[in-house]
Amino acid sequence: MDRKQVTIQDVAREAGVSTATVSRTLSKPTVVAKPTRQAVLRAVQKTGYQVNHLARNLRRGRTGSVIALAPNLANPFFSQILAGMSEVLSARNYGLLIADTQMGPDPDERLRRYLSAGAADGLVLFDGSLSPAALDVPGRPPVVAACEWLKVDLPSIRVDNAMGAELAVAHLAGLGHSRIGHVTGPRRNVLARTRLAGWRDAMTRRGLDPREGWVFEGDFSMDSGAMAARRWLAAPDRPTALFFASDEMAVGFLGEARRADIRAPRDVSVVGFDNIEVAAHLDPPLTTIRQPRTLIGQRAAALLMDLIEGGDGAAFESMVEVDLILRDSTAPPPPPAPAGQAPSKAAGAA
Amino acid sequence: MDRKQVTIQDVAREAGVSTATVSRTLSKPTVVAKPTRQAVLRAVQKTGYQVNHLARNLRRGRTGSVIALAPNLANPFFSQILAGMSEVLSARNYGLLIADTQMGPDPDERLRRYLSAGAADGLVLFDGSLSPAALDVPGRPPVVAACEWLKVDLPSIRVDNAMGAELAVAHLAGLGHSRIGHVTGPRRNVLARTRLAGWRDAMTRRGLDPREGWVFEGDFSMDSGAMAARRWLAAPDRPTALFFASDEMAVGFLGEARRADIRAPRDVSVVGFDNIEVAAHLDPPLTTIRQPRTLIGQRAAALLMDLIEGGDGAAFESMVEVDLILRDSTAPPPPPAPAGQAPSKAAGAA
DNA sequence: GCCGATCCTGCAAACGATTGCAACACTGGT
DNA sequence: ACCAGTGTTGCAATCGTTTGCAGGATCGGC
Repeated sequence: MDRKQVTIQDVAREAGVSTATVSRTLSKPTVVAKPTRQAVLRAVQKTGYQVNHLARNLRRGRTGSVIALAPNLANPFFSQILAGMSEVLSARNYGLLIADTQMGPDPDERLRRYLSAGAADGLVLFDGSLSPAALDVPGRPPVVAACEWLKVDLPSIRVDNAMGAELAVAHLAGLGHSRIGHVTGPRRNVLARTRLAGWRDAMTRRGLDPREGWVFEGDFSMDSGAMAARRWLAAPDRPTALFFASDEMAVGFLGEARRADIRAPRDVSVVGFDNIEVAAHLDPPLTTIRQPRTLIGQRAAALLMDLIEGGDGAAFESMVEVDLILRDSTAPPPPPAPAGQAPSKAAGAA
Repeated sequence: MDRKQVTIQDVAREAGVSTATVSRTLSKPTVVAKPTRQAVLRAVQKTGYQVNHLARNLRRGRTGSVIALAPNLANPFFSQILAGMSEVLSARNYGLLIADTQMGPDPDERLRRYLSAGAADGLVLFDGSLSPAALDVPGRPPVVAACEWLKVDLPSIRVDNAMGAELAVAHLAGLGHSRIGHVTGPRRNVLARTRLAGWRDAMTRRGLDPREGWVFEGDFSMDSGAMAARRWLAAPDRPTALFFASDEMAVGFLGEARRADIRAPRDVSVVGFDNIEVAAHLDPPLTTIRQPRTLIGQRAAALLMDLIEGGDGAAFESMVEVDLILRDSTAPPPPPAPAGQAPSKAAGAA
């Protein structure tokens, strides 16, 4: 009925104590005597009191929430990370605000706003394209970077992209492939760059040729994977195996390749990156590098919590490992075709 | 350098005016005289003042953010919806908090906490399993329901699930199928129920038999789709076409079916629901019912904004349409096999 | 019966902004 | 010269909670 808010005053009056006591009963119950405490709790029950977070936060000088800044919320890649964050945050009674950097006109300006007082107690950055300069705000809250980032040294969570590339190449080379190509992410993206560099290193380390003609540029999307398929098909001495910087691209590739009657692993071996859910349900199930996305979210959140609560940032930089999930999209390379001819449908009976 | 916050007082002192004037300059610039305004702005520049949102919000009695409550954040289905919400919210300078209902021990208790004063200015509910009773909080902020919901009548955004089922069945029936099965979502889920009911209606409307043996229970996940495939394979007079309550399940089905050398649309026609990104890149590309997820998010956010800002809830209930995306996973039914035998590999030349 | 220690509680000052009200200074019309 | 009206500014209360400080009660040891 009462449209009006029930305040701590009402509870105090009801219980016959001061507001201070009510407040203490609620936040540190041990310091108040048992009978008083019970009286207060009864009054709380009776009045249906709920603390007003705004007032509490103003007084405490914290907002009780952190912001996750992602370049594109629609990308399902983030949803699992956010779930991981949410898990550790809500266990600590923190809220999770999410924001998309690429939306307004000026991403840096937005960042600066989020950094300003009272917006949040901390930030996690997933967008590697923000300018480090925007972080220069006098009293800014702690920030952790959760993407490879070149210049700035912030507390960070990194995933071992180089090792991912190494694992993929090692697997393919172990199968007997020597012409191993790479389909990259967007050129500007740091993740993409690290994976590309990782591929190059892994190749040269084995005495294999990281030929320029074997890298196909993509942008992580399925569509770009399909495009890569068309370019791969047209390539003169096409690789017998491909390492993709994202599962999405591998999916796009497989779908498109199939239309040209190219099958994995019969005609080409493919390794993805991420282990998105659909990877296991494809035909063939996709061999891929798994990034523990939930873990990334958890780690990032935990690190931020630590920083917020005055931690010295002991785990200033933390690297999360990746691993190879073996499925059926890879196999030894097909025997070399007679001439420059692509293997055609006529392969079965003769 | 200054670790301390710059407050409105500092600006007032610097500009030689009162705090009231500074506040007004910032929030309604028109009421303050031009020279004063400029002096204040200069002072703001000089001091690097940023409003403290906590204080502002306390005074204004709003938090400036809304909560989206989803049953499972890791589900990429929500990411696009959230992106849609974020878009309209940030245009209005509102923040978006996300929370997972299924995490703590008591979802209803959590809901009640979010409803309490100062947590947020409004909520969007995506979880149909919350108990309506939990909404009974005296001064609770506006809530919009973004999932079918039986009992409660809240302002809501609904998607036309019945029509989705109708479209799917119409399409399959039009192709000549009469044994059309359905793979459901979780039994408790209202979306799932509506789609099931829609399938039944659409079948009977056409004089087709909505046979109980043709409905396979799933839970929206790919795994459950794969399970459905196994059950479908074992069924005595299996349907020649299947309508899935989610694309994920269709994907799982297709992947598993393929292992038994069953292909769509040659051996079975399948229609999904959602139009997730991968649907277009499958082999075959999946015919499906598209739900405009971004639009759902936008609508929900817009409606909530309206409610928050004292709107009368003119668009109290809004229904978003779905449509059929025609791709290649459907075709006329195969000619009936000689005896109860399933069609085998030997189908090509004879 | 006195003294310090311990425990509990209340007073009142923050936290930093917004805003109703009133004061003041003009303007222009009569 | 007066008055109503308009435009601009400052005073001070207010939002609801937390918390430093100090005072009163109680206790145990001597």
